[in-house]
Amino acid sequence: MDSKQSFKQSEGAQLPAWQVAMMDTFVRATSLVGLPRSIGEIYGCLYCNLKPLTFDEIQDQLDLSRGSVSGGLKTLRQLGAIKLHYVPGSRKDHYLPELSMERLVRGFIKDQFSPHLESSAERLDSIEGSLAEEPDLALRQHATERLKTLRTWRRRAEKLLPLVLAVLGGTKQLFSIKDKSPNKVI
Amino acid sequence: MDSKQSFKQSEGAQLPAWQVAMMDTFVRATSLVGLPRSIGEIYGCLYCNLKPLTFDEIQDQLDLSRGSVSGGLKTLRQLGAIKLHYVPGSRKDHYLPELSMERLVRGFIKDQFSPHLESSAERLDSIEGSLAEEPDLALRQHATERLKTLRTWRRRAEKLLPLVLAVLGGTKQLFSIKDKSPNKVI
DNA sequence: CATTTTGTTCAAAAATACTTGAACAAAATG
DNA sequence: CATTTTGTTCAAGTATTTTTGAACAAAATG
Repeated sequence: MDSKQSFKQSEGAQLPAWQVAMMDTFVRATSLVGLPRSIGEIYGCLYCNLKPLTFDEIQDQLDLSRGSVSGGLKTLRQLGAIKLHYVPGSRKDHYLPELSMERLVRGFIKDQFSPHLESSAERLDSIEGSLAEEPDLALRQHATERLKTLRTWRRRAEKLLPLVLAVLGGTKQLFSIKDKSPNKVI
Repeated sequence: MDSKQSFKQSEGAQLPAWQVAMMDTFVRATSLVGLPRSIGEIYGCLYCNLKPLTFDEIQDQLDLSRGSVSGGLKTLRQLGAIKLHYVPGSRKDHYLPELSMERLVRGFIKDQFSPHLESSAERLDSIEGSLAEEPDLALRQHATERLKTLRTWRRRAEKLLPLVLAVLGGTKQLFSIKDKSPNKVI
């Protein structure tokens, strides 16, 4: 599924080895979560540089088309993974990487995960409706049971999100496990 | 085996609406995590049926090639998402879906996630090496800082896994937040 | 053994996803 | 205004992933 040659060094930019390797890290991460490599390259590029970069500087360092850079920056803005940085005296947009892991993950979840979770609740309800038309009683009961399980899974996934954000946010908190809580279970 | 030649097998089983919708749920889930739709279809098919299914029954219900069914079952076994179920008197393999969310997620993480996490540790170390060759002092210091951040992120992701499993496992436990722990932070 | 059953493998085809680049729009510049 | 700068859009091209199906292997059957 993944890991081909990660970053193709073209004749143009001649990036230092450490930057290539660091960008490779991001390319792997982005493909792991289903985003195109160009996105990882662009974010990685910003991550490695000391100063905010412009559209052109990014296109120059990586060897991407204008279209890919434009689309990539758009997606990264959408995800909240990069920030516009105003530079006096320049018309160009300058970009900085978002460095808070919590915000990065929050943006990703909000954009790529939560919508699915929400729509799935509706779809499960709709399944309940069509279930009534199943003539075979045993099968209908079985399916009802399975539907219940699906709802439990969905609820657990929902519960998970704030926890993930807390851990990845690196808050000054730790989680501890409370044993045998008498409360309603997740 | 009863073969109705007059019946084109590709026209296939008219599945009830609820089963189609339920399988759709799994297809969405699998593509969300980067697995092909055939995998979601196969698992979903097993999930909906009352009894364990054979290779042929799966191929018949879904409209997949033998190759896809074979490959899909292989991957699902590999992930621990399905179980072989012995049926006396039958030569065929019979499959049941794994119904524990914890085991499903554990299999996925172990197979698709942990390997990346482990290899990334090595790659970060290797970056540290090539970093020494950066002549620009300010840039080298900056990169060193960023590398440190990457290591923190990696460590957090690692910490996350057991937590995820605990929540998705539906253990009879709840997590509580301990404020301002004096301990070393994640 | 020859044959049938059961399932796998893998090269090629089909389907998807990604990237490119030229045409376009909008705003600043002179 | 006409021109340049800056960036976006989208149809077409390229690359990657998934599916197919025919050839193959292994084990049971008769």
